[in-house]
Amino acid sequence: MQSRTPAPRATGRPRSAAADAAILAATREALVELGWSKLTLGDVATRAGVAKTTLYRRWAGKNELVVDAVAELFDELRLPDRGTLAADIEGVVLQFAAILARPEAKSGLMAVVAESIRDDALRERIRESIVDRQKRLVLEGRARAQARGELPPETDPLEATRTVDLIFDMVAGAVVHRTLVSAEPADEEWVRNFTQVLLTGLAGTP
Amino acid sequence: MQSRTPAPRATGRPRSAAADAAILAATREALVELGWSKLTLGDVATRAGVAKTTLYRRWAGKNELVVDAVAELFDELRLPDRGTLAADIEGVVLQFAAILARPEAKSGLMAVVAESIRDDALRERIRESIVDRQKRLVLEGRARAQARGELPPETDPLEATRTVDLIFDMVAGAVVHRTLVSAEPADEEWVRNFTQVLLTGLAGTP
DNA sequence: GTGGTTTCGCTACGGGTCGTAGCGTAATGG
DNA sequence: CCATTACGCTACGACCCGTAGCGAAACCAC
Repeated sequence: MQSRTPAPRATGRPRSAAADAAILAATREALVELGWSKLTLGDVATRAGVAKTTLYRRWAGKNELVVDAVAELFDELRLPDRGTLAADIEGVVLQFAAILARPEAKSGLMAVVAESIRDDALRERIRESIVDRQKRLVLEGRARAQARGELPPETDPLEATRTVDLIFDMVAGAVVHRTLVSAEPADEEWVRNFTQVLLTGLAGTP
Repeated sequence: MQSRTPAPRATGRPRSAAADAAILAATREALVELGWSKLTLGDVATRAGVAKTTLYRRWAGKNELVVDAVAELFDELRLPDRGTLAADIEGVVLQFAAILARPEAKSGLMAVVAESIRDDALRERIRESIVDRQKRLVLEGRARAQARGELPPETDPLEATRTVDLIFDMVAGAVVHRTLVSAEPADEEWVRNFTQVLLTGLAGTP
């Protein structure tokens, strides 16, 4: 999760792993207290008990630092096996919503995504450390549902990945929009309604 | 669309309406060339041909200015009547995607939404000038579909608004996620697939 | 006209953050 | 012991922020 793994030299003083953890924790703390725009690298360094120069030796800037700090939050996502596709979806969406409800996730995620629009390297970093890592949940849930007979088996493998991408955009997009734009909680009731529309469609049986 | 309508005095020199338009246009221009993070109010003022102080007399800061500059982009959204609910959805989603594909919308929208997380007044401004103004499209499309018999008529009015909010989060969220996070175009093929899932569900008849 | 009021352009300023350079010191391996 | 790298600290120029102060311009009421 470090900023760069610059071919760790066999010689010289090694980088402090504790400093890395302290910096990332301090970054999340600062995100909670100050938010993205008022977060300064000097402040993070002070909170972490390291020098500002140490911070710059490991991360290129604010963007990369916050991506790493936020990415750790999403690693706890799991796909519980609850027996049905609907229950599986509801479970993982509720977890996702719970993470997004945390202020450090809110403040950081949208900001770095916004920055990534004009920074290809940053977008790739976000994709590697956050997005693609969670797309596995969609793949796994889909495979389970197909094994249960709840979803038709995939015919064209290319169309399968396209469908997975579509579902991911729909799920993640809806939860993010609900939480960050509409600014209302994605609670159990909302997730239940969302899951039903996702599975049976707008005209689905109520 | 001005920053504030401070009870326009009957006396004194009136504010230049041309300056407002020039400032908002310059803001969009700067968003395209520089992006959100490198956009400075001094630069916008220079581009618009006004003094920096004039800009500060009308907008409280970068956030409010960009909200107004971006909001104008979404006013051209229309809901065409194409005969079926699916066609109506595809039409309006394609328009929304086209606006979001413009660099000034990309760069600005996500950034101000991110800022709004810790700024209630800013979030309310976004809601008034962007979100709620487009939610009418969902209402209108839903009413049309019910008149056609494509959707069941709403029973509980409270549940009706809840459904509208859910649909709006799903549609807007999916398109935004596709465009800004996945960074891939929401083209006709994607919109077709999205609309089908939205209408008939994941297990829907192909 | 004349006077009162508000906006405008311009300049200047203190304050804060950025990102880097330089230096001496600490920690590792050969 | 020595080479190498990381670390803490200080200092620095550069940039942007947001505001204050000024004289000039534009409008209205009289």
